[in-house]
Amino acid sequence: MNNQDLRKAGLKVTLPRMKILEILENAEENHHTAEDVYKALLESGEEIGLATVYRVLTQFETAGLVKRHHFEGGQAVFELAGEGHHDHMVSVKSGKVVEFYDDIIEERQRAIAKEHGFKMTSHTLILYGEFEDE
Amino acid sequence: MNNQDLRKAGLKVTLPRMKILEILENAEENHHTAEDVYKALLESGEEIGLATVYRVLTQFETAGLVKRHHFEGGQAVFELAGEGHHDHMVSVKSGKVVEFYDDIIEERQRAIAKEHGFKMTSHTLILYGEFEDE
DNA sequence: AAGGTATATGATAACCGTTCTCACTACTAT
DNA sequence: ATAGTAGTGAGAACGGTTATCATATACCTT
Ligand SMILES: [Mn+2]
Ligand SMILES: [Mn+2]
Ligand SMILES: [Zn+2]
Ligand SMILES: [Zn+2]
Repeated sequence: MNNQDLRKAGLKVTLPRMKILEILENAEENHHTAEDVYKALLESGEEIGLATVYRVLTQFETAGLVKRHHFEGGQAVFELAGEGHHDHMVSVKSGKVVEFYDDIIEERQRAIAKEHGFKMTSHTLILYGEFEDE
Repeated sequence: MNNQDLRKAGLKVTLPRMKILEILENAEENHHTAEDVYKALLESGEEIGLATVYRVLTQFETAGLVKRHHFEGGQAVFELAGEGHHDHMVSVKSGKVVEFYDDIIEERQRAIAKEHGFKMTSHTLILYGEFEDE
């Protein structure tokens, strides 16, 4: 993920955009709220406004660089898009997120959509609960 | 669904609560935003405040009479809980909602949770797209 | 490299769905 | 009837997100 990706998306290569990409790439956790990103920017000494964070994340989403999810609890979370699709398991206790992918589920979803004459363009599957070791 | 259910839930049988239940039961569509319910009340001549609608729907949810879902697009939707679990297919074009249930998916979810040492307490599965006949 | 123009940014206001507050009303129990 | 308890409605407040607009920056042209 680099400046070329930004230009390809029709976005000028600006400091806020580079820094936000950098944070998304270098964080150990994949899923971030806009405020997480904003705070990380402040901590790294960058004076970037929250409005810019939201704006840039939305632009990244439109460009397909980032995905936005709505887990329980109000704030949207963003993650780098990567290549493959996955779904999520979210701890209601700690907020911890684990990703998974299951071919059988994906296939059943397609079959069910077809049975209903439904052209599925996207889906969300989120499991809520808690991890045994927490 | 009747007054007994309300009393059992520790809720007094009041006019707003009865009317809201009535609307949820008699509507042809299952899934309603709070504003839908509010407007339906106004149309039926009842002067019930939007705050009361939200309050009562939340109480019904706590009592297990109603389920709340967050489909794309901001507003939460509410439906009578009924007996069985189901998931949803939502048209991004018309808003139309179709319910489905798939044992294989449900079973896979449980298996995946177990594999990850995850005690799943709930889940949401929503397919987005459009119906071929719309 | 410098200048010009389109685009991006940051502070702040606005927005929107939802919840909270509080004065008032309506049951309930004595 | 009276006092206590729970419910209601209007509107304020809230929290996350988006819009506005004056200023700053990237980048294309020369
Ligand atoms: Mn999936
Ligand atoms: Mn399900
Ligand atoms: Zn993810
Ligand atoms: Zn449903």
